[in-house]
Amino acid sequence: MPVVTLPDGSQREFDHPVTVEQVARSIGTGLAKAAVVGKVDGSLVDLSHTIDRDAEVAIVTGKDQEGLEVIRHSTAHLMAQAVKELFPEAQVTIGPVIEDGFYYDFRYDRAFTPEDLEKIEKRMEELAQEDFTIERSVMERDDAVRLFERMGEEYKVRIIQDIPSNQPLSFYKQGEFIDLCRGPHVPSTGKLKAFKLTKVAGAYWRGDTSNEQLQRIYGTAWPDKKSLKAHLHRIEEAEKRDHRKVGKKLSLFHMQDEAPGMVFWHPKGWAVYQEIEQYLRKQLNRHGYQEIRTPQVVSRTLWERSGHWEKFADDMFTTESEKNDFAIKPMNCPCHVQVYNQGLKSYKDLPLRLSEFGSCHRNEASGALHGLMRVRGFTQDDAHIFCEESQIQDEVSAFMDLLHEVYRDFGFREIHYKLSTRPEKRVGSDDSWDKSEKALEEALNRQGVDWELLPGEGAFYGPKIEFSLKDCLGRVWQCGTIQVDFSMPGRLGAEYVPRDQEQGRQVPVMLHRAILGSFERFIGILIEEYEGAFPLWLAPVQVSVLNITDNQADYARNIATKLEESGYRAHADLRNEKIGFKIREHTIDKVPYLAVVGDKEVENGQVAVRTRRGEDLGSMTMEHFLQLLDSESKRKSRVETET
RNA sequence: GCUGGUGUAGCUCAGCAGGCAGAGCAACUGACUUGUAAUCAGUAGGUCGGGGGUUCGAUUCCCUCCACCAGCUCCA
Repeated sequence: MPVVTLPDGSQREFDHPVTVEQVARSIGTGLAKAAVVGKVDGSLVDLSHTIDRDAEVAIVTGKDQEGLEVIRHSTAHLMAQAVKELFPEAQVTIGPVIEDGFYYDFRYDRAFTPEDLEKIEKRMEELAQEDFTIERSVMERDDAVRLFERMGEEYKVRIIQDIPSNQPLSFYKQGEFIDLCRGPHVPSTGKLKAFKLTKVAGAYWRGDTSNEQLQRIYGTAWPDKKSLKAHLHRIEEAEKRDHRKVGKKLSLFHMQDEAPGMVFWHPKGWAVYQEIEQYLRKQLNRHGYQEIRTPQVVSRTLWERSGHWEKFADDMFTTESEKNDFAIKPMNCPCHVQVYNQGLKSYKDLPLRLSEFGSCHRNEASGALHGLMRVRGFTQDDAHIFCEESQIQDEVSAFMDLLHEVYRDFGFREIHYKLSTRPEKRVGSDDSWDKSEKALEEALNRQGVDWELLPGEGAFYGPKIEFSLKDCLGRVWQCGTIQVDFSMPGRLGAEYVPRDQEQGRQVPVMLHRAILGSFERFIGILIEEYEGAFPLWLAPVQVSVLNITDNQADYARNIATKLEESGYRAHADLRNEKIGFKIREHTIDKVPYLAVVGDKEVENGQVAVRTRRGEDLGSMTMEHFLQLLDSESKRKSRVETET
């Protein structure tokens, strides 16, 4: 006789085994209606799951994250059912839940068109209306293989064969459609009320380019129509922040056919770029880095020695001169080792931190290019730290402190941390890998941040930490990184004299590190983060001075000059236009401050200040205005949390 | 690179079952000298992404190349 304990601690006793659904009904019909699945002793189960002994039970609805994911998963099945009905030749493969939705991969002899998606979505709505019961069953492996072979579902057969034989196989059936699935699922298709198919694209079977390409249909699903609408609206709003759109509107940069993946920076975009570069240069110098500059075009022989030629030859731009091959540098590290190699180094020189705003070119696959986020020509805020193995830990920690300081100045709060460890193909001893992986892990833990482990994803020469930021649509882009490298210094002949001379010359460890990653990508992220409304310290034009009539032209010019002399990017708009017109234009241009001057201001020696947010700060003296600007620009973009 | 989509004026976008290419904004000219998000009037602007083909005739149909967009793969 099961006693059911609910999340609030209350208990219900039943005199016979009950299903989760019956438990929900015993609590209330509203809850039973909203129920999606149940949670019994911590694991998610179908509502039809029978409870025959004491258990902790929670009813999960679409409002819970877990319930929402079940809805999305069930919607993926609904889509597969619709596809199989409309296109019986299509084969089903996998259909997982992803952030905000789901996808399902199909094998079909022709591409699905946008019109097909409409048809599929319509059929899904009909199938949901029919409210098919979704039934779970368990099958023996061999029976399952036979069943799916008979249905011609080759991919499902392969999937089943890859599941360890000791695991039970569960299946879900709705109408004529049956799919291998761990579950759980909503009890019937009628529970699926709000979904939309969003896009179709190719995707390789098992993510491997040497396999055939399947067709992936993406969709989103929500507990109700209102949430779906809100989600679609959010996306629409987010798309307005797209750095490619904003960059064009504000004339920050452009790109064109003749130079795919390369940026033409306009005066305004370059002003932002320069502000960032100069800010970073100051930070690096303060933290013990020495800036250098190395060549763009470097002989193939160096890339062969560094190991890059073998691995990345196709991805480098090459050129030739007097029968010698050269590569336009895809990275700065081999050149930095050359600088290190000049003059004999001692342990007293370590750690040696060499930084460079290094311009690099990589011939990225055409399909990978994406505005400023993924380009072929970019500049890294690169630096290499040469140190002894015992110094790795401290250097990594110091780097992370610096990185956090910089990210805070740009106002970033949400950083994704990933630790990538040794891949199968690698160089260096297991002992070194142990030590450096440990050092990175320890540094992450010292910072007290959540991080994700990516086993086997490290570079061939060492483990790495990646620091990623999100764009307006939630796509995650790697910006900062720190990588331990115990291969390249040795390959390129770097060495130092240790304290204990008996040991002979030693090879230093090299740490590759970047905070922004590439200026291009980072600025792309910034544009989307601020929606083009750069904080005062970064804004391309910080103050626009607007005169009301020609009478105040000289005064306005003087104000602009004064601002420039105080270190601000100011511009006087003296056009013969109505003040409302000028305010509108400069507000749309997202200029932080507008200084309006009419006869009154000239008379009192003041400026009337208005912000781009439409606040009227009233008339004030220049001294006052400059004070206001100074305190705001000094604050940068930091979000003050502690008071 | 792969799958699908897109490419028309400086920008945003109409149009075309094949028959001289359109709007709004911007630009230019003139008038207006203006007080916190658009003053009025006029003028000019396009090898319809490049190349090839079908056709009496192609921006429209077909082929091909390029670029961009979404996703996949890749990312030293």
